[in-house]
Amino acid sequence: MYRTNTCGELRLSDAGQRVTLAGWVQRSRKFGGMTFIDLRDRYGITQLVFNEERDAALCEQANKLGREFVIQATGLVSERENKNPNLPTGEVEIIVESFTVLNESKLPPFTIEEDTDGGDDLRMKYRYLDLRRPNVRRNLELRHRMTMEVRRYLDSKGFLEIETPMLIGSTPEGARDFVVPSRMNPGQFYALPQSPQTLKQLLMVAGMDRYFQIVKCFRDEDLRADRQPEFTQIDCEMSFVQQEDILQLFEGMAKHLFRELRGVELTEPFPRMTWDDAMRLYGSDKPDTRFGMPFVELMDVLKGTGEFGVFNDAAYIGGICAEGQASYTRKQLDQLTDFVRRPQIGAKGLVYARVQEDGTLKSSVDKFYTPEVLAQLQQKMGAKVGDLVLILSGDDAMKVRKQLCELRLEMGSRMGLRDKNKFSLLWVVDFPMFEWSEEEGRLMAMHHPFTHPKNEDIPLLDTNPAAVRADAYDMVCNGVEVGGGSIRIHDQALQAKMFEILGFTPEKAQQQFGFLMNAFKYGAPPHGGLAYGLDRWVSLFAGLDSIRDCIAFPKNNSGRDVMLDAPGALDQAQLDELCLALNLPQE
RNA sequence: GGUGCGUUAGUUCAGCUUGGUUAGAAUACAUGCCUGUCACGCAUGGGGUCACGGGUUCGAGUCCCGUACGCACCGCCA
Repeated sequence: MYRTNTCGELRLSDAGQRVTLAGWVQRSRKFGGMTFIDLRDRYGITQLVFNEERDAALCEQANKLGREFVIQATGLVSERENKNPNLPTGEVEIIVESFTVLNESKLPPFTIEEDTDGGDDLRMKYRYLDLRRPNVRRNLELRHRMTMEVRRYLDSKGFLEIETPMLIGSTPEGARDFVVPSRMNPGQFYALPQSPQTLKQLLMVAGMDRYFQIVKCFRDEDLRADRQPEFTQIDCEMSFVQQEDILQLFEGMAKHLFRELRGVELTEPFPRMTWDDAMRLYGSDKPDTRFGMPFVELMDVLKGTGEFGVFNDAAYIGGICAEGQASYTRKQLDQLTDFVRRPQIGAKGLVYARVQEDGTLKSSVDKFYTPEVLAQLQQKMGAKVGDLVLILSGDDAMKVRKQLCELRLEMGSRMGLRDKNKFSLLWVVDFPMFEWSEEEGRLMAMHHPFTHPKNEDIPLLDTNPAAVRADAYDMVCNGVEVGGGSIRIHDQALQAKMFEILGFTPEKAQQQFGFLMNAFKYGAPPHGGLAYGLDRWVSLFAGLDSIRDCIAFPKNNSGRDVMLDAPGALDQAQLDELCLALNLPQE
């Protein structure tokens, strides 16, 4: 037996017991004739103590132990002379009688402590050491508890967890696929699923009724702090449901997770905001609603009512009102102007107006407008004494809204309104069915091609497809899309029409999605579903900016696993067996 | 595909603006002292291809160009 107890469980009530612990040497402190060792395992840290006066030979051996040596130590649990209130085990220590080195360790490349001195790159290369650190370990524990609670909740609602294949066929719509060559079918390739979308729909045709799966999905696109090439979804689908049924059930799941894992009671129904309102008021389909500061459209007040050419030529003018920020200095306002003019935001300039103590507006465009117009502006913005109004304008309403969205988030951050411990959830509903792709020169499905149009918009499919809205919805928390889904098409004819609008010939639609349309001929039930992004949920609950630290072995910015040094080249023999020849670009 | 920032001791960073003797700090490590430490303390010591390649210059860690790698973002991500 290697141990009688873990390093996290001994308390004062255990004093007097003889125990054996096993773990890693986190740190040793030599103090005169005494040596203290912090022994660490998954469960915590327990202090071992050696005393020269009691056993000089043992103490000398203990002084040879280095960081991260794995040892097994036997001794008596004793009350400490000086207790450490920072440790759960801080009231006791082990007076060691004997110990064994189970394995030595090289000096680790970074210190394995809560506050490590290691940078991200190094930590990822030695991720197995990084995972020994309690803060990273806690993220994986949280992830475990979350998947357990998801299973508990969905099981209680009658869902079946069903696995779907990882080796499937490539689909043209959406993200790039990762492909896998087939040795037994030379020249042919599987693709890894971007999501089990069509498979779960087939499970509905199969009568499985309520399905879920905690499943890896793969997308061969560029990475971000919140995007990995392989990521995990909580994928769900239900039959005989309408949109509202799904929203309620998964709102329930969100509340369950918040209650069980964060101790937060979300009692109110989540607000439902149409996509149109979200764009109009916040310039985003995932608004951060922890704070207000909605957009106010100012065309009727400022366009053509003064001599300011920029506004007179603009198709869209929008403002936000930052409460109590009229004290912003010229320098701070210049910083904000620089912020919105950064290339990735792309605004031309920023107009600002302060509400002074006497209640009048002092703005950067005063000379162009009469006091009456400025008073109207103040009234329309609802600006009070001490408030700061920030205004952007431009030709393309959607572009200006996105710029204004960045500005609003920046102001929210500056004003401390984006508290990581505050959670604001909502549903964004009624997404457009299609969006225009400049690159492809055609309409593309905004969600995916299996999304059901809103019934009242179906006639528009023939006359004005760009105006069609979908039964599609996203759950948004603190400006992060944490889940999304839709009611699906279950009618073969409607699905065929959808492919037609998306530019598929009937032959191509049959070739790529024939399996689905054929299945729909055999009594497909009405169905719909949703998928939650597990990685984003965990990082949201853990207060992380990046999803990497809630994934055991994540990829870096270039999609590489620096620990495994993957991806890598194949042997010629492997290529030959797969009938593959490389055609690498020159240089 | 693009933009920005970065690369100096095992590690995290300073030094670069204004080129000039032997490149520093903290931490980690080693040795010694210290009998209640727990971010122990004190002293001493070892530790550097200043990412790589080219250029400017009498002289480059420092200025310029390129490459590689890392991070963040835009595009992309149904």
